[in-house]
Amino acid sequence: MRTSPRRPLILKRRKLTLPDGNASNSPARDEPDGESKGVPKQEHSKGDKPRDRVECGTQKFPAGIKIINHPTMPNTQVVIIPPDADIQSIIEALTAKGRECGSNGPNKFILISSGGSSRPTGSTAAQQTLQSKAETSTATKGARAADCQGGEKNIGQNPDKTVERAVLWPPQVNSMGGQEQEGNSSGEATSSGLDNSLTNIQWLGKMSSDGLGPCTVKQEMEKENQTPVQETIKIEEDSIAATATSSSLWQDSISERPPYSYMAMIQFAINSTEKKRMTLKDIYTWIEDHFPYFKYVAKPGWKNSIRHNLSLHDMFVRETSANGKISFWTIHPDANRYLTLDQVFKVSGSWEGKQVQQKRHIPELQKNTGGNSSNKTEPQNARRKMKPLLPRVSSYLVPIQFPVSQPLILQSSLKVPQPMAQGASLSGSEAIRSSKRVRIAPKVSVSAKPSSYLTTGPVKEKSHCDERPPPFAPTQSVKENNSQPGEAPASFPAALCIKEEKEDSYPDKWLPSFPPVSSIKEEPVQSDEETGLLLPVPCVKREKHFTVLKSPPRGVSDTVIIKRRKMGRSRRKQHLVLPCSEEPVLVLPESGGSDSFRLASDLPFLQETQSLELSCSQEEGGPFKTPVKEMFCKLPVSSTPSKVPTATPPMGGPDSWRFAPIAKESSELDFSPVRTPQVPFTSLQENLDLLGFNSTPLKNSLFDSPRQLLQTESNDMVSGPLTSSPASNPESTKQSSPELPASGLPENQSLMEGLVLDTMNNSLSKILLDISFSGLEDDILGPEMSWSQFIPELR
DNA sequence: CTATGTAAACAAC
DNA sequence: GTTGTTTACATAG
Repeated sequence: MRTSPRRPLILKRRKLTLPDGNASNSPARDEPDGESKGVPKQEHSKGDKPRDRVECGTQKFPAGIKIINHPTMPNTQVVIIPPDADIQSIIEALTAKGRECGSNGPNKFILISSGGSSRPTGSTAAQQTLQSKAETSTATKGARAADCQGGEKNIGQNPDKTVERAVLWPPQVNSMGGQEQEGNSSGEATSSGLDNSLTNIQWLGKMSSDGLGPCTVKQEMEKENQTPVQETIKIEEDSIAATATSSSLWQDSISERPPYSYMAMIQFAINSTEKKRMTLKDIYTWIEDHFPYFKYVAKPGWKNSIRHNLSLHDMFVRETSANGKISFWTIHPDANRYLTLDQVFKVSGSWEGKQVQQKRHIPELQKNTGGNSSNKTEPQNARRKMKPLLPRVSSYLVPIQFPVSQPLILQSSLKVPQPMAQGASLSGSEAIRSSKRVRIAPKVSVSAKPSSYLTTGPVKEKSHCDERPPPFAPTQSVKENNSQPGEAPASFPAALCIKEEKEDSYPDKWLPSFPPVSSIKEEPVQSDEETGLLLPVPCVKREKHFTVLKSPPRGVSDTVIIKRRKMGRSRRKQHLVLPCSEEPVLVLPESGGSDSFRLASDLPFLQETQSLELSCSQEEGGPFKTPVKEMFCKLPVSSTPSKVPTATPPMGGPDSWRFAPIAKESSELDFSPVRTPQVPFTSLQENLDLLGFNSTPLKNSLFDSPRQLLQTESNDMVSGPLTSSPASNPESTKQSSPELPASGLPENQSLMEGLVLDTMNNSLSKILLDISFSGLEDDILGPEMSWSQFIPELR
């Protein structure tokens, strides 16, 4: 009900989840009863009818067998059988029962072994559906299923038919492959035939393990509403047996909502392409292919959510092809951590999460999935294949130093100086984030990922520093408007804009989220050292402040970037980025002059204070939600004009990160899982030593306020590391140094120090302990992960 | 309060 | 119908 002008009509949309549990009963669910008026959901009605038959169910079967009505599927019952039961006899009994009940009764049964976990292991777990009706061969059905929606959700269509499809479990799961398919092929790949019914499976699994909780039902129901499911799934044992493992994975993947936020998945998708850009449709396809849940189980509304996320988060930048006909979504280089599914997914099929993830997801999952927390319980540990990107536990987050040879460094946040690896990622933001926390980075080789992009110049700036590449990512040039690589580079450092404290002034925070982000990341395996890098940035704030602008991506020549601006309160707004004529101005060209801006921004340190505001001030300045935003802001600035012309200014928003959030966030970290640590920066070499872990959580604890942390860290950074980096860049150094003072950090410094110590003492010790306990490790990293993966030395 | 998810209204195509 | 943007609301933490 809200009166917003815009949407007057809608009274309530909420869907309520119906609690009810029993399948049998509540068919209804119509949501809102309350106001139902508006929403008619169609079909439910049917729900009632069938449900009754329940009665037919349960009785008369061999001992140990439980029969319950399928929560969402009419005429279908779930038969839970003991492992040792004689399936054959049970089938016969069911068949007979079906006949008895006649048309009204259940005509499909899903058999599940009570013994097993949800995953079918071998024959025992087999699930079968029987139909009283004549069934077509499963194979046929399978084919049919495939046909059905061309790959899309099957949903709706045949409602009542009790069509069955046989699903082969392990469909080929393309998803696992990790490759992206671009193309819209939509269909084939996944067409394997799963349907919604998958959902069913899910709950079945739960039931089996849990004992039939009604709970799951809800979910089902909801979905059901939308899409009537009719099919039952049949699994064939054989196939199951053969591919038990994969099947189980597959199953999970389908039935369970991936522990990643839409934002993360979008990033996975986009980063899976070479160009790091994708059309909306391709994003949908990629997600469906890699996360079958969305293809078969999720409501259609997930696509709306994807679009919503793309528009909402500044990190996603829309570029238009030259002709203007095609829109590609890209990730703002500064914000892009280059996270890919591979990083979180284990080859075997298991997911690795090296990273950490956001906690949120988890919750999400829960909800979505079933809403039942109960569900979670069971499977989680054991089975999950997907890992969340970030561990929740704070302790873990804390950076640790490993035995590794390297020393640890505190990072400051700033990305600034740090150059991130050039190559890689850019991620200024990350850097930033990371900066906040101390990290110890392992040094890893820098290999950095190759960012292909980079190309240009931004990096250059770095030239000074060789190593340090530009903090931000030059990597992608994609967007940049400016072209000048050369110069840009110089400026680019500038890129960073900082927002400065002003932020305070600024109302919004930009990215609050970001900051957090920064923190941790660990990297995944690969490359990233970046995290390690850290720059010693001076102050934390700065970090926040400055946003990095990333070099403007220029990217494709043709493409136009569109940016959004945020408006006041909306979560975010966008504006297109124009070529930015306006703003851009400053940025590049001037790098020198602009320095003030940029540099300032870049180097937040000193300058920030001063300059910042300017730039940012933004008018609107709306706060961005996403980290990206910051970037954006900067972008314009630094790089090119493109986007942000004016917008840049707005950047002010940036603040958000800076402060508080940090602390808080830090714990969480970046939410965006995405952020990978990419850090490949070579620049780091110096830093190499460090590891990249960040920790977020601890910090928090350590510091009262995030800010303190930041400051402190930054200070540290400054003092310490900085030097190194600075070396390369005079400017940076300068900045840094000044900054310290400026920032008023003195305190901070002390804080920093304190921090450090704490970290060392407390955090490290904790961490070490954790490591020692494998169990924890699993929790954190996941079964398949090992700290050693991250840290070779541990081995 | 924040981040996320979801649903929807709307505007352009 | 698709794509994008923006509101509004819900919910977990």
